[in-house]
Amino acid sequence: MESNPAPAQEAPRRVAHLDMDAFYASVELLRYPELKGLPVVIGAARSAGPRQRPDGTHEFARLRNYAGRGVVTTSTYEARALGVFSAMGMMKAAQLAPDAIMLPTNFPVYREYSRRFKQAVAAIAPAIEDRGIDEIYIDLSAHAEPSRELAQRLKDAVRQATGLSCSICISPNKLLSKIGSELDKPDGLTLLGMEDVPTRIWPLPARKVNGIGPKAGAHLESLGIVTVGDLARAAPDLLQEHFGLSYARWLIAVAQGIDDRPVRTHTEPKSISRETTFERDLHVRRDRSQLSDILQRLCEQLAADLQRKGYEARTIGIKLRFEDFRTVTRDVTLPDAAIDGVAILVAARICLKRIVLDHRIRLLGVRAGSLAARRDPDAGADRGHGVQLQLC
DNA sequence: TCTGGGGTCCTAGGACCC
DNA sequence: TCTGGGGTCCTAGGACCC
Repeated sequence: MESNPAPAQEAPRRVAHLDMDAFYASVELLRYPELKGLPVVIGAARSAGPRQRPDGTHEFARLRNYAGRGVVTTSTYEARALGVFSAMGMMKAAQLAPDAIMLPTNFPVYREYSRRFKQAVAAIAPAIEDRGIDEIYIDLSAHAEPSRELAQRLKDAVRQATGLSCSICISPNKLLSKIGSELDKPDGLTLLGMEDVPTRIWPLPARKVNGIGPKAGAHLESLGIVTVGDLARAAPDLLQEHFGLSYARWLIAVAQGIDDRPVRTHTEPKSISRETTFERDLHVRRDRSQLSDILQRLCEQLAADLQRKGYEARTIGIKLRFEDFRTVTRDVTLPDAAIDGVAILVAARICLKRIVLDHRIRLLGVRAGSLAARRDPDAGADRGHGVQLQLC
């Protein structure tokens, strides 16, 4: 296998990645400034928000009092210093930082701040790719302003609109900007060019590359490839042998900082889903009525999501996770698109019948795929981009 | 100390049609 | 009677990301 040819001689692009710093936690600090400087953990707590005392101050729950199956969604930098990071089980976090303040997630508020920061950026640079609630790519190729001034202006606008800091990197592509926005966090401003790849990217762990996850990272490490520089020096044949042709080609390009993906300003959703993990594992027969109720509720929620977003679904699927964490999915494609909760429930039951239920169940989910815009004219009022969503 | 919820993309096999 | 490819759709699982 040959290495990639030299990059095409086109006008260099300018792409920014903008990432809000510890987003959910920072929003909570705006609401509860008395928590500034303390370890705070935001988690999927099912109860236990702060209680207001008669004198107006708040009483916060401590992590040591947590019991449940939630994971850490975000933590403040003080909590991270104690070893508490995103996706860690809350019970484990409680071991590490029992005195940390615990707050439940409050997505409506985060979505509102998300809308505000994206709108502030859009007023300066409208070519935005949404990458979730707290980060975006921005295509700045059409702008004339020098990168440092432009980046600073974007950061100032975000702070003005939200009171929050963000980290931003401007580089020739999404790959480098995504890596670069982390290099100077929090409140970072990083500029990278292709000439910086050997000095600034090669020393980093390969895992820092968006798209090299836990599995590929461990596999690379087993081959003695730890840093991006190791990857750049690796034999193409070795990579192809272990990862297949297409992933190997991608790894080789990535190690050189090459990435041609465009900034996508408009995308249509491919699927919409709802799932829930139970507080305790449910028995298929003994907890039958409870399971049935949950399935019906998930189908109704999914139907409402479809209605609100203006889609109909021709594929309905279910997802089931057993007590041993084994996950199975089944889906069915319907002759006519499903639009209401009853149709979704009927399809979900067809899927469910095809699974052997011989263990307790910890999670149940329902998914709608093969989406198409709904034909009835009164549906789908808010389809499209979140920037237009109304406040709270 | 068992591991959330919402997504995207890729792979691979089988059905089915030409 | 046996043996083709190519293309598309459907399904299941898994890696990865926020």
